[in-house]
Amino acid sequence: MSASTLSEVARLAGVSPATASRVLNGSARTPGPEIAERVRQAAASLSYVPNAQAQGLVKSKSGLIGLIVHDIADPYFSAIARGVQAAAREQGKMLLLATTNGTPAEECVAVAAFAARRADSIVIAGSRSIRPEDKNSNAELSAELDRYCRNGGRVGVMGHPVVGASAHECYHVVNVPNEELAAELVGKLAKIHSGTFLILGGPEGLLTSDDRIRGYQRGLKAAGLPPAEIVRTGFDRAGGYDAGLSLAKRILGGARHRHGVPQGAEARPCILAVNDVMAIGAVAALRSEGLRIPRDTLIAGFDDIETLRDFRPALSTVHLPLEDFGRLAALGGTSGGSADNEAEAGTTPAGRVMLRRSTETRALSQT
Amino acid sequence: MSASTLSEVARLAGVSPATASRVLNGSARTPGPEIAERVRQAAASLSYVPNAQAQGLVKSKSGLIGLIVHDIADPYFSAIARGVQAAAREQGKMLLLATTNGTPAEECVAVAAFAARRADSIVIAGSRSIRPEDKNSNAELSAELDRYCRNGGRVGVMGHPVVGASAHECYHVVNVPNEELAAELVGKLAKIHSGTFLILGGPEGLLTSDDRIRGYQRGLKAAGLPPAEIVRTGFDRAGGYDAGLSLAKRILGGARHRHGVPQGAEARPCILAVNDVMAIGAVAALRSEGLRIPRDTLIAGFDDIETLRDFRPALSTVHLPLEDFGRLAALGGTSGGSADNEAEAGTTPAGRVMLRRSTETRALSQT
DNA sequence: CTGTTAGCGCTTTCAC
DNA sequence: GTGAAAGCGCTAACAG
Repeated sequence: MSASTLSEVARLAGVSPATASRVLNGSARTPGPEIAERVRQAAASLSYVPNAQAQGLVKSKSGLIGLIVHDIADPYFSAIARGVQAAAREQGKMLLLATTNGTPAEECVAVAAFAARRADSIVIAGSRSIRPEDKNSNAELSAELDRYCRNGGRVGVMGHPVVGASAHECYHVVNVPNEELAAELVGKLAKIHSGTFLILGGPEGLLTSDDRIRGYQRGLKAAGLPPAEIVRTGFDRAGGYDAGLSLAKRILGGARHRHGVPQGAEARPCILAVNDVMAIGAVAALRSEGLRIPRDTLIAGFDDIETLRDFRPALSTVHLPLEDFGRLAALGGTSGGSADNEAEAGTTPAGRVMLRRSTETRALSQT
Repeated sequence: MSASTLSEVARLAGVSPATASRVLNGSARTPGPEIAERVRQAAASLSYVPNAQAQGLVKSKSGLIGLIVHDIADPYFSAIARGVQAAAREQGKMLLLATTNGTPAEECVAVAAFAARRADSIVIAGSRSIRPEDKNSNAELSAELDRYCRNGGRVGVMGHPVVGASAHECYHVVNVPNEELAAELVGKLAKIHSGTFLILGGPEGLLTSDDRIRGYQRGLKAAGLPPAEIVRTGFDRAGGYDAGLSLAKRILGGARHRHGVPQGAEARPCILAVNDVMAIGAVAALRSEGLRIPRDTLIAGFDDIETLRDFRPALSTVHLPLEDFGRLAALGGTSGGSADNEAEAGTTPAGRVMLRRSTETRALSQT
């Protein structure tokens, strides 16, 4: 017992499939006022559900928008996904989701799959990577994307253009001012913190991580401070934890000549993590080694992940309107509201530095 | 410049479209060894991408699996989504995502949309609701789902059967032992806590919430304790926060005759939240009112959300293998691995009670 | 093993 | 305003 078709509905209503189509799904030609009712009744009685695949086939578009993320369970990506989903709903489209673990190779197959499904547009949320080992995959990815674009697809990218892409006109990259905001964060921190800074970064070649690191260093320079040491680790909580463990040893070691714990502002470093989850991981590790935040170490993250908002000490970070980014990437140039949105990049919602407890320098006591 | 078609490839290779189809996409008949190469080359040179819509149309299946969640940015759902995504990948399918804010009405349109797209199966992750105002929507939802099933669709549901569904054979509900685990949690808590218990619940009629509440009460009874008072609020962080605010007043008020803060085990209630995010919200509110956990109030959650793992004090909760649940719901009876998985419900991965710092009764000091 | 012939379910000129 | 016919891109019988 398969789903009923348009022709069946038409037959039941005693009209041609063409007419049935016209009333059930919009058309330029408005069908007869009372014949329409007959069709609608027939459709209802047969509980007719139009076959989107067939519709898509003839119109050669699918009403699908594809989203590519590293990991949907990562709060950073799920926030973006929410925005993309909202945009999709506004346009009456559905969301196709692909996860890639951040590897360009898997991104490539995702794009191919989306292209095969004739997705109307695709959004790439994950950070681009230019690590040498990803070179080939990146080339394939950009080739796949360019082809998709040439065939009429639109692609929205967050943060960075796709490496090696050439069909620029159909890419819409939403600008994420990582470097500027990172610099700004450090600028504010430098005013209240007199000790050293230390950067907790992701693997080299991860563009988002690199941008933020560059911003941190730039901010330091602007404040008249020397560049900070960079500790490289995984771009996730686990990476932050691992790094936190070694850092704890260093901090404790460097202060061993005192009471086993460093004291005074001079001995207390400020860790600049390139994202919130790494910062949280580091905090967990530092604590497990007996250190306290912000007493023994200051720390700041990046992203302002919502689920982490009740974390204590409250994490200093850079708030990013992730959901809006997602919406923007999905909407692309499609925005038909206000007439003049020439300065596309200009309209992107900015982030905001949030200084909170984890970088408070006055309170030397408490957790 | 549109995408190239199979016929174009065939023509370029000098073969019939049928043959081209046979080599490019699997078929029973193995095509000629060297003619195959010609086709493959032609396909490559035209950068041919098969049209999944056309394929789906003729095979009347789409390779799509639909997932319905309340909110993809909620860590509970994003964990499930990861599991469903993994299952989809294993089966070579793609994931269609719909969000509904938990309203049966929107679930209904999502199901219709999935049906229209001829999704091979659909997974409903959100809690079912039997609130009176949802009655009509529920009826429509189950009608829509039953129709989808009758047309050959499979549906996986988490936790509870869809209210009013009748085509039972094509539903696969993955059993979430909410009540049992809730009772178990309380059982363990009752052994170490001698004060009162208080339940922080969601709106009445939300099945997941109701189950957990019932479990809590059952556990209390089993421990020889009276039923706990139930505070109803929203099933999310905001709900927890609001309730926490009023609870704080009560707790402080009840102890005002002492030092402004309750002291001793007797005065300290244990809050049983029906999920982690509510518990976290409540903790935030209690803290903002100057109360400390677990010194002044014990609290436990439910779900064991990963992103909350570094929260301090560590939250006592019930660990649920959310990702596995998602996988199971998506795989349904499709599992072809081991021969005898008769006791389907029996194989579902169980949850586990996790007693942590937030319900520690010995430490009366510290945050 | 390959090519020919029908459609899958729907939309859309084009006549009526 | 309505119907007839052609075809979207692909696969699945059939023949050859």
